[in-house]
Amino acid sequence: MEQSMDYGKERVVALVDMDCFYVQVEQRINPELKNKPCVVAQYKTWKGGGIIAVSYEARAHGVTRNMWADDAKKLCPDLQVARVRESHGKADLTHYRDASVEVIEVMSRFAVIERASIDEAYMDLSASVKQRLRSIEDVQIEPHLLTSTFVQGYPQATTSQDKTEDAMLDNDAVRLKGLGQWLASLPPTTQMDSADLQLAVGAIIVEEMRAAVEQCTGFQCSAGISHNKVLAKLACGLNKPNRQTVLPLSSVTQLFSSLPISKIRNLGGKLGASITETMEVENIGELAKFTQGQLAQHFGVKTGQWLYDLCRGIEFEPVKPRQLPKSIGCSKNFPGKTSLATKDQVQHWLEQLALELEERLIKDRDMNGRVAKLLTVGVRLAGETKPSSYSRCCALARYEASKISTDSYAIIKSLNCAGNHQQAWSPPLTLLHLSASKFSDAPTASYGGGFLSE
DNA sequence: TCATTATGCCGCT
DNA sequence: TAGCGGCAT
Ligand SMILES: Nc1ncnc2c1ncn2[C@H]1C[C@H](O)[C@@H](COP(=O)(O)OP(=O)(O)OP(=O)(O)O)O1
Ligand SMILES: [Mg+2]
Ligand SMILES: [Mg+2]
Repeated sequence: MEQSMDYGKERVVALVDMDCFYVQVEQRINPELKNKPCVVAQYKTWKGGGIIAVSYEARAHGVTRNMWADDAKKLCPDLQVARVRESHGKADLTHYRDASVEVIEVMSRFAVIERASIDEAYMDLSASVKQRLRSIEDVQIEPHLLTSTFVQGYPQATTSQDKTEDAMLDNDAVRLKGLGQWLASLPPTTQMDSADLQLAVGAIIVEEMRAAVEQCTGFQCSAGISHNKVLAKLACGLNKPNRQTVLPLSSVTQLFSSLPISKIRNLGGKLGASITETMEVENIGELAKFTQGQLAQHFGVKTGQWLYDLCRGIEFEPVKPRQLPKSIGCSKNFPGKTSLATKDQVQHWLEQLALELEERLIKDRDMNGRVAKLLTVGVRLAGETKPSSYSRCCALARYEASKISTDSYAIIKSLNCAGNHQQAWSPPLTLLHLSASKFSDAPTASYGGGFLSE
């Protein structure tokens, strides 16, 4: 019964993440790129462009994101390089945003989803699982329903001889052995409150969802299925690409005993580093030896409680029912010698950004029936290292590029220290960023210009 | 020549 | 609320 559901196992949560997403988008556009070492790079003139997505074939040669394409070619001479489209003098991510919408629309047929990034979404499958369990007639769940599923922690290798024997089998044979072991350990499907049984049914639903995504879009993906968002995200990465991983809570202790803190979502930065330094621990599981009070003392009550639960595999962040982005933005860097040092240059690039923003806002209004009310302008000044050194906002009343750009110029004008009569802009700008947010429902098409009455 | 780019969400004050 | 900073893809 629900009231006896084990603590931390109340929900079934999945995270689906597309495999080398921008590469797959380019490969669908140009099928000659399929099954080859391939990257997506933006821009060309500087060292062949910066790589932002890498096929698994290219990864095998050591090619990574953030590498310059010219450098990647040295590691992999046969590397295929697809280019991000350029519009208004800047990178244009439209193809990938559109592909993302295709994927999310398929996933939304199966569950309420949270768009977590351009290529991944969380879903809370708890209700669907319970419904599905009621309709299952077989007493046991058959492995053929879970053909791309790994179960973390299985097969349970107890002796070093077990491990040696598993190493003799091919990858899929080990997967199947583990899956079979785990399924055999589950109670009959009438035992609907079993947390692991619920994970198994969640995994069936996700198998079906991923098959539908591939059939409808041609794109492959991976997934994690567990009891919360952090575990689902972690599980998703364990058997990429084109596979999904169930992470039962009972497998967390062993997994966490050697899992670097930085592998946990939100702990990949300064907080994670400070945990390692202050508590003198490397792995997330080691945090279980501290009391809530100790963790709260060092990291604050909220973060302390989050860590206390998390190192035991427990987390409660809800899956938010949200398919659409909450902001629409565009930005461009002007590094080194290309920094913007005249008023005309600043105006020109604000116009280019405003043109892209206008196009995307109009499409968003037409597709989603909403309008943004706030315009934020951000800049970085030459010499600054932070991503944005200054930001100001103003009302966004009209979807009109010329107004967006002049308003943007007006609210950053005061940053220019050069004389009023000069053409110069100083200090030079190395980043411009425009973003629209605070969405409301769009006015309907009926006449809305009446005064005090409609 | 120095150049990791273009995004997007959330918490703190 | 505005603006900043952190963390992420
Ligand atoms: N730092 C970045 N800068 C720009 N674009 C990025 C960055 N990180 C990721 N992207 C884009 C390109 C990716 O194809 C897409 C999804 O990111 P991500 O899921 O982390 O990797 P991926 O989908 O390319 O490979 P994987 O199979 O490992 O998931 O988002
Ligand atoms: Mg991905
Ligand atoms: Mg991703």
